[in-house]
Amino acid sequence: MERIPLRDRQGLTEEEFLQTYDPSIFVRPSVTVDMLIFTVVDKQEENYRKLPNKSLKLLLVKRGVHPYLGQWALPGGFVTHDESVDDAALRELRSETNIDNVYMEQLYTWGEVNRDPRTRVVSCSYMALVDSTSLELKAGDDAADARWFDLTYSLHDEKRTTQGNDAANEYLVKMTFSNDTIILDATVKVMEKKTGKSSRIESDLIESNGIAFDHAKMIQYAVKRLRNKIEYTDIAFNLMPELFTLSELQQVYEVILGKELLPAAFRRKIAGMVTETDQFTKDAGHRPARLFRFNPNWRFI
Amino acid sequence: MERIPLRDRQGLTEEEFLQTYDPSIFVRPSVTVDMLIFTVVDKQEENYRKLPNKSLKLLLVKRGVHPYLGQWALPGGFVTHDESVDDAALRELRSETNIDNVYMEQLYTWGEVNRDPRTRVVSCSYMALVDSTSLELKAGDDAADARWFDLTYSLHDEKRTTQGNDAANEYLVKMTFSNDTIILDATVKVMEKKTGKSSRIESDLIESNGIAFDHAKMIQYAVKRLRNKIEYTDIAFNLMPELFTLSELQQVYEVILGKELLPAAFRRKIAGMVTETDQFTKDAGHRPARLFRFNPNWRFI
DNA sequence: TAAATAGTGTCTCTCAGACAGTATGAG
DNA sequence: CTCATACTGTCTGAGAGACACTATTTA
Repeated sequence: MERIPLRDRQGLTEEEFLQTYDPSIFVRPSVTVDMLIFTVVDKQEENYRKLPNKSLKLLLVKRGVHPYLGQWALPGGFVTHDESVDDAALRELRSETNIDNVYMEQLYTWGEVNRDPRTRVVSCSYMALVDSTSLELKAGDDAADARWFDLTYSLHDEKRTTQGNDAANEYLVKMTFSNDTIILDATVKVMEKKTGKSSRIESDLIESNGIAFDHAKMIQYAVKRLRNKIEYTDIAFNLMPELFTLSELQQVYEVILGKELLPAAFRRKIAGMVTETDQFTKDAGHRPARLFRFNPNWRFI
Repeated sequence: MERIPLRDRQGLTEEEFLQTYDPSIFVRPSVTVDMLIFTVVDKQEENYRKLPNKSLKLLLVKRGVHPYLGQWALPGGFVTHDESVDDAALRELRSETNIDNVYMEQLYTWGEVNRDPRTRVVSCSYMALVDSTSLELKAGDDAADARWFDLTYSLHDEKRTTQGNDAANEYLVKMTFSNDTIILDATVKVMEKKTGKSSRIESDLIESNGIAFDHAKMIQYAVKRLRNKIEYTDIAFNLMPELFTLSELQQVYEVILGKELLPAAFRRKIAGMVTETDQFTKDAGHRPARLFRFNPNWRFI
């Protein structure tokens, strides 16, 4: 793919920028936080009788500076000397969404040497889950160009090999990021290797169209964690409004897990996690559904 | 507890040392790795007929410099400019154990501002699991004073409170660290809070007798992770030699989980993870046990 | 033969998957 | 009445907890 080189506000190309950038002034790595801010929103259906579908959204920011000028990155920034890493993550979260009362969890710290072409950067990634109904207000109109992207995540080419006591499991994760005007995609190869007594999970960036840095790897890691954790914790409720129907809750599980669930089994499974109210949905074009709220007395083992 | 202040090689007390230390030369946090190196070893029984018991061991290093001079810390060190964070962890692991072909996993990154009295330090913790039979050789006779400690971990004062939609769960984790000559202990308070839409797990150091820095918090976190992960992955086999009996395997599970398991259920559960050999233990004073090895074709979901 | 561990058979209970069947409001 | 979704009942099979039972070696 041949491209006309992009120029930043000083009129420099990425190449020129990197030549004038002096990394030697840094003797130790810079520490940044990168935020994976997820929400689930309704996609309106054409038929008034049909329920809206849900889609999983991720917040990305368009880069206005080198490197990766014009590409989309996770919101994030440097950890300053007088704030904790958690606080830096909270600060970034607030600056992008105006909300700070949300679920936030540290995910993984990315410490490869050449992650950032400017200089050595160690990035600590965090996942935040926000309820879109209490959000809507902001995010998407910041000074920086922040936008929500529909996220799809699918596995391909799963391949398992064993040789003696060694085993390896490889697969490709293809992700797409889309909204009204933009479509991006990325492919990450995940390798779970076990050789001798050693055991390791690694991931490689195979392709990244429009996603800056190694952020596609971070996104893959986060979705995997989200998928795992939704099965045995209550994190899904951080994506729900105060009152919700069990069908809505089921849809949130489905869109995160990327598969359909059986209503009867689903209701049994989450029965202890919710409390029923005596309110119902209205004007639905079909039988109204009871509204539930999260049961704070529920506890996972 | 009143103590005579310890002095380092320059003859400075901790207080004097900190006064002469100039943190202003550091504009960004230092990044370190801290290693939690676990193994499981036999504790010999007095009765020849009885099987040896297993105990969970953790490697600690005696600090020879300020701060926390004379206390015990996790092995670790700074991440240099030209190595990845993973590589730094591997380097530390090798320098303490002479082994590098082991299971290693990143755990959590600790980023509070005042973790280290010298200056701002962000520490990335890693867990390594080593098989004691292939170890024995080294570790314990380094230049630095590295020793294995028996680790016990117990929960106390579990307390759950709910107010409206808010819920909190608090408990104390008491840990002891002991070997032939030394006994240390620490207490960590874990708080799982859910207020409004926000949800967070925090831990505080309540008491730390002989464990340096916030390392007791790291240890508590690691044991919790280990306990969780042994239930649904194959990590336990990283603590086993090539050949082992099912009773030995069960003992490793028991010492990590801190509870007894029923043999029949345990054998059913791990049946798919092992392959039987036609070898047996000998001279046991009772019925010989079949030896098994790990089945590399096993996969967890 | 006793002590001690190795290993199996089987009952019960729980829980998830599957699927058929009933319930209900809008138009 | 029909559509579309809400919600329930129940069969099945997998798997964990519990516990009694058999097997095998050495001193």
